[in-house]
Amino acid sequence: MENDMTDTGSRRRVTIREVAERAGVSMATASRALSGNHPVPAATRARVLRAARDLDYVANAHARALVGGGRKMAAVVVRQVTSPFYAQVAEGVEAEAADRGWLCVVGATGGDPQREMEFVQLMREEGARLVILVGGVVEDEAYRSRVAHYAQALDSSGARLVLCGRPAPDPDIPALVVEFDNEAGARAITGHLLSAGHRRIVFLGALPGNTALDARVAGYRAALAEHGLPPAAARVVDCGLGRAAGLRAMTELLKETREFTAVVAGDDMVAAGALRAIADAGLGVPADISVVGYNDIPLAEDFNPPLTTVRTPAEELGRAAVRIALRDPEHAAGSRHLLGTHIVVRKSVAPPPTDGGLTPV
Amino acid sequence: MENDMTDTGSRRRVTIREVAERAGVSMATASRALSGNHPVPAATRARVLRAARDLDYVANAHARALVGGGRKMAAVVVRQVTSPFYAQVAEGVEAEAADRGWLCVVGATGGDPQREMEFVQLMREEGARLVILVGGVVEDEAYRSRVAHYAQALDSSGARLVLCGRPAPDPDIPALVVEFDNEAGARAITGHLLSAGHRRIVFLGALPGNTALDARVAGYRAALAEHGLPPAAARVVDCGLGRAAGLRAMTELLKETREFTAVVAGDDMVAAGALRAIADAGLGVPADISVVGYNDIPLAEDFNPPLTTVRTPAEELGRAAVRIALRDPEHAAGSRHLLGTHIVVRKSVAPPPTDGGLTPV
DNA sequence: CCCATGTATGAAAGCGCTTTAACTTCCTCT
DNA sequence: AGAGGAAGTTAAAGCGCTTTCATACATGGG
Repeated sequence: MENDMTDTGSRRRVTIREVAERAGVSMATASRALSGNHPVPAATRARVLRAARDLDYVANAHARALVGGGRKMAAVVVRQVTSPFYAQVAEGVEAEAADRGWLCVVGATGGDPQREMEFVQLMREEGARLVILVGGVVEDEAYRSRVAHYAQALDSSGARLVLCGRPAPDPDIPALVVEFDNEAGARAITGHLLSAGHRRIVFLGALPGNTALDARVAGYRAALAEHGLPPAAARVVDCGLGRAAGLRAMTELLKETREFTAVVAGDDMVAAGALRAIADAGLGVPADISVVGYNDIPLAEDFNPPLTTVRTPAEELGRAAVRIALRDPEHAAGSRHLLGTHIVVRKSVAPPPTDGGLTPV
Repeated sequence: MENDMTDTGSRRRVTIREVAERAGVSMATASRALSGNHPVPAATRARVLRAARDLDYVANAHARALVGGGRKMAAVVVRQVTSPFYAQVAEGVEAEAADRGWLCVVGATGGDPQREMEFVQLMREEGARLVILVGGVVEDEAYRSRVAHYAQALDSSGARLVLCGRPAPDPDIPALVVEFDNEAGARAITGHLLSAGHRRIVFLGALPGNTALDARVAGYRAALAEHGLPPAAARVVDCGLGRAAGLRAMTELLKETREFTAVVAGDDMVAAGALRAIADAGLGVPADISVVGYNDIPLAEDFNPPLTTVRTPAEELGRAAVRIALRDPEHAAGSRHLLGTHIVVRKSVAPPPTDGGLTPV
């Protein structure tokens, strides 16, 4: 090589023109050999590839995207990356994207619509072809107009919009919805508790307006009804999600009443908080109170006791979002896909205490 | 607007030329008003901004990057996004990047060097200016040459390389190392056990060659020595990381011997597995065996019992990586930064059983 | 033997943007 | 009053690449 002992820190990138020159061909031929967009005789191709390797040529993705009018890039937007559930979804998206040679960027909003909008805007600038918004929301007017805006904006940039676990405000909107069947999942896990003999079951961690949670609450109520309980038997605590919320709400609930023998948590993190609150109150799980969660995060089996919960294959959700959106683009837009879930039985459920409960009515 | 009722799905993006025309200025002026790279009178600026808004103009990041010769983008590469520790680091990087208006892309390698190389290559093409490789490795010849290659390649693309929790094979290599002081952390947590009276402590989850784990093992041995124990008192189980590994190794260890009263786990996930194995063996923590972890993942306090562990502020590690690399680029390259850690005391440590241990010698 | 066909290659246009260099006003200073 | 600037603006160059269009040369059927 000619620059053996010369300045190594040369900042200028090698361009395709230099590769072409070294290979003794035109830029056009070099481009074709390198990108494979057009057949090139094996001998020529080899010469070009050789030159590229010698020069440590690195294609400029921007130039490519600029002329190519886009690029293979997907974006996944979550509340926070450190939430186990979101992390799994993101991993699924990343994996499925990587499988097709796509780049995947993840954005964290911290639940702030402002940052969500900024990120979507950024993705438009970056030319992402797939934007996946993950996580339940409260479906208010602001949300509806936000999503309508995204859908229109992304569509006009030629990008596809996927909503995971959140609703499309309008069936005409060109967004694909992929989510778990929350109602069925909650119905099943509540049924599990009912089958064990529980009759006083509280739902901890509702978030009125949040469609995902609302569906779970609906499933919970449906299960109660199926087992012949009156609507009044339902007890729903609107404390929202997260370990801290579960801890606080459960602590308060226990102070207020003990007329229940089981709790259905809005998700596993709420269950984690509830478990701690119950232990702090000197009660045992499942001896005194049975607890079930939702999502089956990786550490759910390390809770105390191991948590019976609903497994929502989060990584599969991420993969499905990409797969469906890319499979049949035209047909997919505007459709809704429901993914199934199933119960994972561990140690946090037992029949209610035989003495009739903590504080018999 | 003129295209009120017309075809909405127009795929062509609005360009700066159209904005300029509508605002009645040249492209140059429009560009300056939009990007703010050059002062423009307020009145003109307002006119351009107005036009851009009316047209729903979205800048093309590729064109920008192409002419600008790069872009504000950082990449963070981890083994898997779903590991709580890596997720936190990634979140830190994302947050710090977002604070400066940088884009952050995350890549998952699954621990495969091949994929790591592909990803680094991809980042070169994408023009990332900062590549952060996270996570301990075994420092073999392959690793050394890989990193040397990255460093050289990225440097020649004008990008900075940061190694988090893994070594720079050669002090001359233009890579910045940012990591926790593993030795000190392990020494402290082992000291905690020793102070509680334990003398037979096993280290579970070593991974010979992995520099991060090796440092922890070294810290563990150092603590033992400090308390006057002979080198032979050390017992290190090389089972690697992860919950499954911890579960399996602990199960086997318990079958083989019970001549220990405490275990230092390689990380919290190993601790999780160990906890389960001990419970499965009918033993109590901390009554029979004390257990400590490493990293203080968010759910460590929900373990059974809540885990005493070493807090390694993972998000701060991510933030620090970005901050240091960007703060003083020239000076930073080639330097090494150690972040401090501290013990978080919970419920998984007690004095050793007074009956002299499980199986007194 | 010549034209249609196919294959290999190259010159040049142009993707959307930023920036340089040049030009025009309009002041201000001497 | 005219030189010297400052301020505002623009035309045009060019970032690195892909692709169209054109060209050049073989090949083979009529």
